[in-house]
Order: sequence, then C-alpha cells, then structure tokens
Amino acid sequence: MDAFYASVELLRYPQLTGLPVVIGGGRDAQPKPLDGLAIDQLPLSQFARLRSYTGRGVITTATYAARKFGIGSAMGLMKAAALCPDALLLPTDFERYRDYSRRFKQIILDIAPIMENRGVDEVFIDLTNVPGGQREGGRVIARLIQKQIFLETGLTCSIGIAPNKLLAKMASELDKPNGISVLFEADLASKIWPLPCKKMNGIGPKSNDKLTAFGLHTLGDIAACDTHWLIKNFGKSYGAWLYESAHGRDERDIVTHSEPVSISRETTFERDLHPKRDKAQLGEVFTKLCERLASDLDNKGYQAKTIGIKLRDDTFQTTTRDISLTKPVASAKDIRRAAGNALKRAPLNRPLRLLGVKLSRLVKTSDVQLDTPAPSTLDLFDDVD
DNA sequence: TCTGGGGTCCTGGGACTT
DNA sequence: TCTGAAGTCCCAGGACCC
Repeated sequence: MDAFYASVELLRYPQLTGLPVVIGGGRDAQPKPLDGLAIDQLPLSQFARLRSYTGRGVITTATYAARKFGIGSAMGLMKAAALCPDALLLPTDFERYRDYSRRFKQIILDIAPIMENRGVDEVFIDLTNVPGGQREGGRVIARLIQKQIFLETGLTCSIGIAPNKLLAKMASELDKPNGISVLFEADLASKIWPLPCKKMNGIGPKSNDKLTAFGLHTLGDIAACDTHWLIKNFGKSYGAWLYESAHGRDERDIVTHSEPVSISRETTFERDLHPKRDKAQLGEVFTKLCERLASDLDNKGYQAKTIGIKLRDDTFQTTTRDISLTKPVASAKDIRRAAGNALKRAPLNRPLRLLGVKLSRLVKTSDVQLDTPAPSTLDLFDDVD
C-alpha cells in the first residue's frame, strides 16, 4: 500500500500572516468577535492580547510566528502569556473549522476515494489504485490536491507520502507548512532515525521521559535496541510496537468507516465548585451535560448501555465511575439517573474543577427498536437526589 | 503558569464462570 | 465439597491523538 497523509493548515487569516497568534481559551471565557464581523474582517486593534486573558484554558493551535516564542498546542494560556504577552488571542470557532474540514475532505475524496478521517484537519489516503498516484513517487497527485484545496478554500496543506501510514504521517511533518515529502524505506536511517523519539506518533510525554531515562533519545536509538529488551521494559504490546515502528514497519490499513465507541461531554468550571456548597450549580451543569448527550445520541442514531461520570478535583486528580445497564437508554432523564447512580460511588470530598458524562457500549437505535422494547426508567433506576 | 474537549486503545485488578 | 487454573467481562485509570 502507498499511504498518503495530508494535514491542512486551518489557521489562515490573511491580515494576521507573520504575527504571533494563538487560538484557544475556555469556552466560557473566550473573547468574542465583534457583532456581524467575521474574524478575518476585524481590525487588528479588536483582537485581545494574550496578556489580558485571565481565564482557564489551553491553546488549540498557534501560528508559526507564535511557535518561535516556544508556544505550542495544549499549552496553558497563562504560560503562553508569560512567553509572549503581545500575542493575539482568537476564540476557537469549531463551526467554521467543521465547514472548512468538510470542504477539504470532499476535494480529496473527489481525487482519491479511499480516505481515512484523522480529525478535523488530517486524513490518510490509499494511493495504490489512484490513477496517476505513482507518478514522481506521488508528488504529482500531491501537487494537484494542494492546488485544488488552495483554490477552493484558500488553505495550505502539508503532505507526506510513504509505504505505510506511520511513515506517511512522519513525512508530512518534515516540510511544514504547505510542503510535500516523499519517504522511501531506504530513507529511514537518514531521515527518521536522527529524529527525537517524541516525533513518532504514539510516543507521548510519558513514554518519551521513560525512553530518555534509559538513555534513548532518538528513533535510531530505539531501532538499535533488542526487541526483547524493549518488551521487558515497555510491555509486550508497546515494546513490540516501539521496535516495529522504529524500523518503519506498520501494517495498518486505511480505515474508511468506523462506528463510534463512546460519546462524552465534559466541562471545566471557571472556578472550582464544591460538591456540597455548590450543589445546585453542579446539578444544573450535570443535567445540561446529560441533555446535550441525549441530543448527540439522537443526532447520531445511537443508544448507550454504559453510562459513566468523570470528575477532576482541585489537585487535578481524575476519577471515573461507570454503570452498565441491561438495556440501552437514550433520553436525558435516563442518562441523568444512571449517571447520578455512578456519581454516588465517587468520592466527593474535594472542590471540583471538571465534571463529565460519558456514554459507551453504544448500539444503533435502529437495532434496538428491532428487538428491544424501550426500557422503563422506573424498572432500571433508583431515584437520584 | 497550572494543565480543554472529545475521542481511542491498552493495562491491570477483581468478580465470576467453567 | 473444596481448590486452583484459565478465560471472560466489567471497571478504573492512564497514555495518547487531534
């Protein structure tokens, strides 16, 4: 299989080119754009500066000019403000991203129909049977895709082409933004092995720290390890994966269709809420989360057999509790009752900064209606106070 | 300087069954 | 009747990704 990874650069506001800009912030604390004006129509004076932001939240993405200050995705806004107080802060606009995402993916589908979604701005493509997909190692089709995306959306796109998904994703990172990188197996030693371990998709901060503690700093260091040693120190599954990945091996196919495994909603409060003193406010948020989930389930056509809650306290300790039901539920009331029962099993002795509700073991509503009558909530649950 | 939201997958322990 | 091994399921937590 010839895999192809495309990652579109969504942060493109013409009047902000070259300026340090970050997107992010808590949902309730974001600066709001002026009425009636899209962000790309706003004068620069209307943008908030990072130094004036006081709420909670993290950075969703940042311009390359902002990254020069050490700012990056998932960084706390307060830390980013310390690094670059004059950076401009934009609110996230997921509706707009989703719109551009749909357009970007449709352009690709029209050219290469075997596509795997990897979030709002990234996709894998199987180039094997795309007419002309092999010309110049895939560069011809990559240029065509870049051109079409820019013409129809104004967005730029970084593309990596390689023999498998793992390497295609890494290739796409080699030349950003708006680049095209073709990676062959023979390039492994020269282009991949010198990279820091954390550059590989699947090696996060924890694993990177552990690798560093063993004196393994680059992907070449991992490749030089004995597979049994990696398995002994990183576990059967992860150790074997590290070894295979460091050698550029990845057998995964392009997945063009998948069913959701879980659906969740969670919210971080502007200030920590106490389970007893702020009980009314917490109850209100809890109910709203369940209502949103019921709406999500309805929109997607699913029901859920397992209902869970998630708490994060003021020490950032996260607790989850699940409850499995004998019959699937879909209404806000049923979800709220089950989640309330799960909550009873959780420790509630510290102020909370986050509350979430999660639905899993999903079944399609069409399948439920065929063989299972709607459950009676009175049979399934105790009352929740 | 504290650390979002929505996901997937993996691991390990305990309960339960065979 | 008791015990232990093995398999399976559920639950909780954690790592990781976009």
